Amino acid sequence: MVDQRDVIDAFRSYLRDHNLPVTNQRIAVASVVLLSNRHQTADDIARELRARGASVGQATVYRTLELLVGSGLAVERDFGEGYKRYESARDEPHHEHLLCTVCGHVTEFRDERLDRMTALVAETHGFARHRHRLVILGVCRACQSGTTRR
Amino acid sequence: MVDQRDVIDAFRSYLRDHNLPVTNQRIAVASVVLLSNRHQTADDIARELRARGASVGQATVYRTLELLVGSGLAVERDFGEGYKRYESARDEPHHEHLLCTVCGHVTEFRDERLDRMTALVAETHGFARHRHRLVILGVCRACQSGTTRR
DNA sequence: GTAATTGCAAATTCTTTGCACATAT
DNA sequence: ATATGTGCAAAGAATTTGCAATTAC
Repeated sequence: MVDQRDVIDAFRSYLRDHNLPVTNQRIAVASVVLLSNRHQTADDIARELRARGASVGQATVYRTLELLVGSGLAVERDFGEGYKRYESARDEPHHEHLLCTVCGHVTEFRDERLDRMTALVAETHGFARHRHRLVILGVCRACQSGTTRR
Repeated sequence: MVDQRDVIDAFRSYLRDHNLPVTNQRIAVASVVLLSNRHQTADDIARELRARGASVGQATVYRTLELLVGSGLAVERDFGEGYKRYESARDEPHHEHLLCTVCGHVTEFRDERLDRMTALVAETHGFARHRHRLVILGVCRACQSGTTRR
């Protein structure tokens, strides 16, 4: 699915390079976030860890997520749902998201025109652009056909 | 600036049509939101009302914002800042936003290509598109030149 | 007059933080 | 050994809600 334990090792290296202890909790959280292609909430992650029998306190989940984002191995997303989601960075370039308003499923897509377009618009308005965010809200195929997942 | 009291009257009509009392608080909140072209937070609105000597409880501010959004006269925005913003709908069509990450200033722009592009992408992924949201994050002209406003 | 609103304070939801105990190096 | 992490519970921030007092119609 994803390039196996490599990402976890990358996190281990990151921790060592920053003189931060490699704890079981950190590796457990990293595994859930980095070895998945889903866009999970802090709660999703805590629940998944509990299901795996490796419960981690939610404070630790949040603190580890901060490290993962800081390392560049994970990315934080805010789709305006009232909470944040986290996804593995997977060396992938910037991409946009389709969010199903029924089941919460997220699909990704990439469109280079957006990069150019937003850069141009920003310039027109005198803005120094950092980045942009596009979310398309709708109903996914599964939910349209009644086969709601999740 | 905006088409004067008309919008407020429209809100009065909305309230009457729904058998909802036209209270001073509701009109006060509506005035702050509808007669401005800014993207204000609930707190901005409460503060502005206090400054005008017409303090309104924050619960009432939130409850009135819900009515304003429900009436279609105001629009709710979530730029991922951790709180929501509200702007007057002003009969304007869908538009996108540039958000200054330094001062929080918001500028609007419209680009029809986005409508087509997002519709096409959604279709490609089997999504029934409702709407989309694009935010360009950067630093506005004023903040770049050190003339930070707000 | 009566039903609906208002404002306060308490409750909620997501996230962060303080601190005694536990753990990695 | 010792600095750092962990978990719990309390604290925060934005928003919502219950309820007695108040107001619109």
